[in-house]
Amino acid sequence: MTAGERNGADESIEVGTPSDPEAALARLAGRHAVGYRSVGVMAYDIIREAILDGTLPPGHKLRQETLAELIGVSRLPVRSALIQLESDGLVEFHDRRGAVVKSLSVEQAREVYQLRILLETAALRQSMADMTDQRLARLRELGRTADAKQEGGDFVDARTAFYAELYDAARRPIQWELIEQLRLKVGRYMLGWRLVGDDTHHHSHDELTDAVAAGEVEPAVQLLQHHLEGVRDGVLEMLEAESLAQAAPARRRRSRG
Amino acid sequence: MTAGERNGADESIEVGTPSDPEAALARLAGRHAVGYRSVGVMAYDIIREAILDGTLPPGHKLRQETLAELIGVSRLPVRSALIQLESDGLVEFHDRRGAVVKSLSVEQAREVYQLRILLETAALRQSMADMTDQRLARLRELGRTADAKQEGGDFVDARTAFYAELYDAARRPIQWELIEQLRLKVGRYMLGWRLVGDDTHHHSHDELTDAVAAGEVEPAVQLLQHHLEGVRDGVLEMLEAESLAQAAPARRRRSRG
DNA sequence: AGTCTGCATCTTGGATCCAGAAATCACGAT
DNA sequence: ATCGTGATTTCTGGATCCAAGATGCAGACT
Repeated sequence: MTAGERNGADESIEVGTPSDPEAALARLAGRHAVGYRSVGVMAYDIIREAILDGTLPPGHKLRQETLAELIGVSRLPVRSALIQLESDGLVEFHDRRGAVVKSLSVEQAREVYQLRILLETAALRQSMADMTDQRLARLRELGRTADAKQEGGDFVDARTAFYAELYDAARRPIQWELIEQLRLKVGRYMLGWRLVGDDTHHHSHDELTDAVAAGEVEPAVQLLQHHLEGVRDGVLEMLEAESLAQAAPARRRRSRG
Repeated sequence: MTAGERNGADESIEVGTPSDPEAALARLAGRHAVGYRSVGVMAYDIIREAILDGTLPPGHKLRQETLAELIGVSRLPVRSALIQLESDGLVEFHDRRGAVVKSLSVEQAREVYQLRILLETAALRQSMADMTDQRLARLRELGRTADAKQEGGDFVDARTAFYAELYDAARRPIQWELIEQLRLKVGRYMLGWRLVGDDTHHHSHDELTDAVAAGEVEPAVQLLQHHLEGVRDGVLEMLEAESLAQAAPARRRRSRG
């Protein structure tokens, strides 16, 4: 109860930074303020979401004090959250120097997609061997939702729900856990993917559902693989552009004009 | 056979201390006592090792206070360690009631080995496509060491080093990370595996190295897969025996969901 | 006599406080 | 003027303290 009351009402703490991650984070904190059993997991959810939706960009330094103030809790649950996020591979601890948002290198992204293709095509094969009408129906619904939402906060969530059903996550919890870990690593770049990707993917989930419904294993696997490769290429493009952008602006503060 | 001395019957049914896990833990704590930068990671290492070598059996209740005293630190780094271990899948938190050592079900073990076969055969294929003489030499050495050590505390470590080299872990860090996660889940049961496994595996690492050196991909993959399946069967046997032992003296005590 | 409810105790989870280390800034020397 | 060195300041990591929730037992009521 005490935790939910600080809704971060005045986010005017440090207004002035260009992207204002603090204001956005305070807004996130407000949305998550109520209905949590422990503030530790609340802090975890807030920071996690902030990283995944780009509010806290890769490389951003995560000061415990600031985060604690913005979320409205003590530094301790923030530390817990950061430790969890480190295990998730989203943040990185520097020995006595605090934590930063982990950024993904091009090689890492390539490896992630290689692994996703390996794990997800295997999951699809296994899942299709055991398909039921009920799951197909749910799949259609979820696929339609996923295809419809091409942007927004629940963009990733819709896809996650679709693939969870597609891979029959309930029957292979560990495999799904691994897949989710991998998706988490690239989730932050998925938002930008649509911007550079063309429109050929707009109905991919529906097409995939068709192949699954028809029981055609190899075509379905091919569809999935091509889809993942397409997303991968988009993410890679974005990453390369980002790394170029980071290399260029070596602006000194004291540079004379 | 130091590892398998307990007959497994009275092991960890309740909080009852079969052979004083506290004393063993204190010994572990002594070994780890010096040379750590932060006590949080020390606590993590100690508890992790205690779980993996069976000192803290599955189902064991982990009281923060006790652990803190045994390790010789405050409860806070213990909490940090437990949070990390939860992310590793080794312990499980029950909302306001503390943490317990997670136990592995037969289904979970089966899934773990299914995934290990998938990921590790893929890693082997990729690694063999890029083999060098230096790595082969290191591999021979590590394989010999692994085959030699059939017991003891560094039993698992020797194998880990061998497979890290075999899969060229340095070039595929994420894939190796996933493999390590999976190996971690079954590591606690690997110690007992040798007891039920026959002696046909005694030179498996050396044989595997031979196939790798010869550049014969499919035979090497087959060797690896068979090896993993053999270990899997041993672990499954052990798990089934253990679950039977647990089923018999059913001390029901308000089990929770 | 059995069961439900209320109280006491234990244990986790959170906050505040303290110490150690690292980065920064200022001052001095070259 | 620039670089190196030392002091200050800031921030992380740890310990102790406090509150909230859950469990278990005991007593009372049906």
